[in-house]
Amino acid sequence: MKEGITNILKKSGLSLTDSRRRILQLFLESNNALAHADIEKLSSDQFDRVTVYRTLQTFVEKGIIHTIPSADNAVRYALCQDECSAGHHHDEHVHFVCDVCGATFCLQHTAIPQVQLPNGFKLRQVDVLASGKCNQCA
Amino acid sequence: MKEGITNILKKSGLSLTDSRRRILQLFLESNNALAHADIEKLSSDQFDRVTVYRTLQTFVEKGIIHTIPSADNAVRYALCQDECSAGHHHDEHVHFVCDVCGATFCLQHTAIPQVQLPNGFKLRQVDVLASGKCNQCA
DNA sequence: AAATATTTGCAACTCTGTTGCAAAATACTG
DNA sequence: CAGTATTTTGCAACAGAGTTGCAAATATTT
Repeated sequence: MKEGITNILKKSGLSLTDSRRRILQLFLESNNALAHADIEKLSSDQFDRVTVYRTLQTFVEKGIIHTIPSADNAVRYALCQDECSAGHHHDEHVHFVCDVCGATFCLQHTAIPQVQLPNGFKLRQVDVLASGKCNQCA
Repeated sequence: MKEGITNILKKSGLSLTDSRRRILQLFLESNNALAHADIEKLSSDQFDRVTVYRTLQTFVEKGIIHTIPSADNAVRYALCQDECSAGHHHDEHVHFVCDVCGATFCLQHTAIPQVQLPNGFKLRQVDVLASGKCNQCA
């Protein structure tokens, strides 16, 4: 796992720092999306708020993680798939938010449905945000 | 139009106040979604920030407007369709955000596609968030 | 190992949204 | 339509999220 972390950071041309290693590790260990607050808690306030913000920003820019649109206006982040690269995200999978526990999952194997737009509109991206109860809470 | 505004407020059991009339009017006049900041600007800071927040909250509770999930973490509001009522929203249409001008539209006549969830997940709601260029900006 | 470049932590700030409370506006009652 | 009860507003103060500038610390390069 340690190798994986270092590899990912190097591949993106990022220098290896404690905070980047730790925060990336948290994403690799977690099977659902993380919000800024989760990361601060999980790293036991080991890093400054600002550092966490900047690290997340950097990861998004480099295509390591992506933000998940949400109905409750809380930004969550999740690991990108392999096809993502700096400045080029390809995360058109379905996101699922559990109403009970709040956990957010990327449903990789759920197809994004076709969307038909009115005349004159040009489609770039479709995000699907499903909510309900997850398999733990149902 | 004045009648319409009064009617909507009365139908929802709300008392008729200047701010509610004005803010509801802004929604009726606008053909796209409005964020809190838009409303403050459009009403030329006629009302206190707090009043705008509370009015929007009230409108959402009463089923007059609904919030639109967004990728950029800015809450936007739009008028609900007739089928909505207090505590019971039915706004499962496609929302479209223009990358250029930021305008957000409710695409009423675009069907919400089916989403297939993994075993054990229970679906309650599906939001579809499309982005690209609107007919003005394309 | 020294020099250079990058990243971190701190302080201070902005922006968004919330809460308690007194004053003002609205609705209700006779 | 005047008087009372209820609701809503505006203010002040606060809490939280996110950003920026800058000096100190850490990582990378040679």
